Amino acid sequence: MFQLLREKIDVSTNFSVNVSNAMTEPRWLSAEEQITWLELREFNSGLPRATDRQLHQEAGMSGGEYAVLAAVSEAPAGGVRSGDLARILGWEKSRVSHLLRRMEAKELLERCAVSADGRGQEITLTPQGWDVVRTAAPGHVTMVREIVFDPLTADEQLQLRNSLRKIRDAAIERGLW
Amino acid sequence: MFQLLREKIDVSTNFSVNVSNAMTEPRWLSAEEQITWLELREFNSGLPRATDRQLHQEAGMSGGEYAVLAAVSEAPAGGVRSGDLARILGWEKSRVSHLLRRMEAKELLERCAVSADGRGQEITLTPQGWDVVRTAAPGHVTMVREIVFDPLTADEQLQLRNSLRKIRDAAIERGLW
DNA sequence: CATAAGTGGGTGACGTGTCAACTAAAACTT
DNA sequence: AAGTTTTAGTTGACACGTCACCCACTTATG
Repeated sequence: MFQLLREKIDVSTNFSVNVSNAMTEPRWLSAEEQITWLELREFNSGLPRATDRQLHQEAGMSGGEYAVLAAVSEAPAGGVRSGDLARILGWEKSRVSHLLRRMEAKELLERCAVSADGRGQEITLTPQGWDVVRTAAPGHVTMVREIVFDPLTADEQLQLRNSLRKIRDAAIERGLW
Repeated sequence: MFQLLREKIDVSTNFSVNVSNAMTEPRWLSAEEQITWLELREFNSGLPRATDRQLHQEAGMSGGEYAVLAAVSEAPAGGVRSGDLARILGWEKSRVSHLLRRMEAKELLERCAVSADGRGQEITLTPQGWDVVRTAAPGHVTMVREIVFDPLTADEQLQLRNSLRKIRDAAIERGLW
C-alpha cells in the first residue's frame, strides 16, 4: 500500500489521506524516484556496513575508532581537545565522549587534563594507538579504493561528489541536516 | 598523520608502513579522492539521521519501523513471512526479528503462526499500524522529496542513481557488500 | 565581588544493528 | 523409518548513536 514511499490505490480499503495533515496531497514519488530512493537507502546502510566489516575483521576496530585515531594522528603533537575532535568529525559531543571512554579503556589513547582550562582535556595516542592506525591504514585505504573509486570513472566520481554536496548543502540551508 | 585515509609524510616520526602487511605500498587516496570519500561518509550518516529525525518527531517512529510498516502494507492481504520481509528490505533475519518484537509490543503489527509451516509466521498490520503509516507517509515522502530530489536536476538524479548502483554491484560481485 | 550566562565535557537510559549460537520444524537421504 | 541437513525464526551479548539532562569551570554583567 505504501510501498516505501509511493501511494498505491487499493480499492478494497478506501481511506482518505490527509484529512488533518495538510490541505494538499503530497507529491508522491514516481516509480523512477522510488528506485533512486531505495538505491540511496541501500547505499547508506550498505557502504558503512561493508567498510566497517573490513576494519573489524582486519584490524579489530570500528569505523568510528578508525576515524578518531586518524583525526588525532593528524593533530599537532600536543594533542587535541575533544570538542575540536567533535567539530572535525562533525559528531555530537556525547558521541565523541562515549567513544573516547571506550578507546581509553582499550588503551588506544589518553585523556589528560590541560592546565590552561580547568574543564578542558587533551587527547593523545598511546604507542599502541599509533601501532593500530599504522597497521590498519593500508588495508582500509585499499578497501575504500576498491569499493568506491575503482568502479567509477573520474568523471563519475566528480559528479557523484557534487550531487552529494548539493543535497547536503541544501539540507543544511533548510535546517534539515 | 593518517588524515582519515591519506598518508602524510611526517619527518619527525619515520616509520615504515607495511613491513608485514603486503609487499606493495597501497595506493593512497589523492586529495581529490579524499574529499569525495569524506563527502560520502558525511552523506551516509547525515541523510539517514535527517530522515530518521523527521520521522521520529512527526510520527514518533524510527526509519526502520517505517520501512517495515510500508513493506507489510504492500504485501498481499494474508500477511508476510518475516523471512520475505528480510529479503525485501535486504536486512538480516535477526534484525527483522528484533524489530518485529518491539513493534508487536507497541501493537503496530501482529505475528501469528501459519498452519502450513510449523516454524513460519505471518505478519499483519493492526488497525493502529495502518493508522500510523497512513498518517506518517505524506510527511515522510515530502521530506524525502525536499531533501534529495528538489536539489538535483533529473539528469543528476539519474547519474547519482547509476553511480551508486555501479558501486553496489561491483561490491556485491566481489563479496564486499 | 557576586551572580548570571556560556562553555567543555560527561552520564544514563533507550533504541538500534551485528554476530554467534541456538531451537524447532521441514526436507532430503539411504 | 531413522538420521542428516536445511530452513525459519529467536535469543543474548555487545558496541554504537541520540537525546535529555547534569556538573564544573570560565567569562561577562552588574
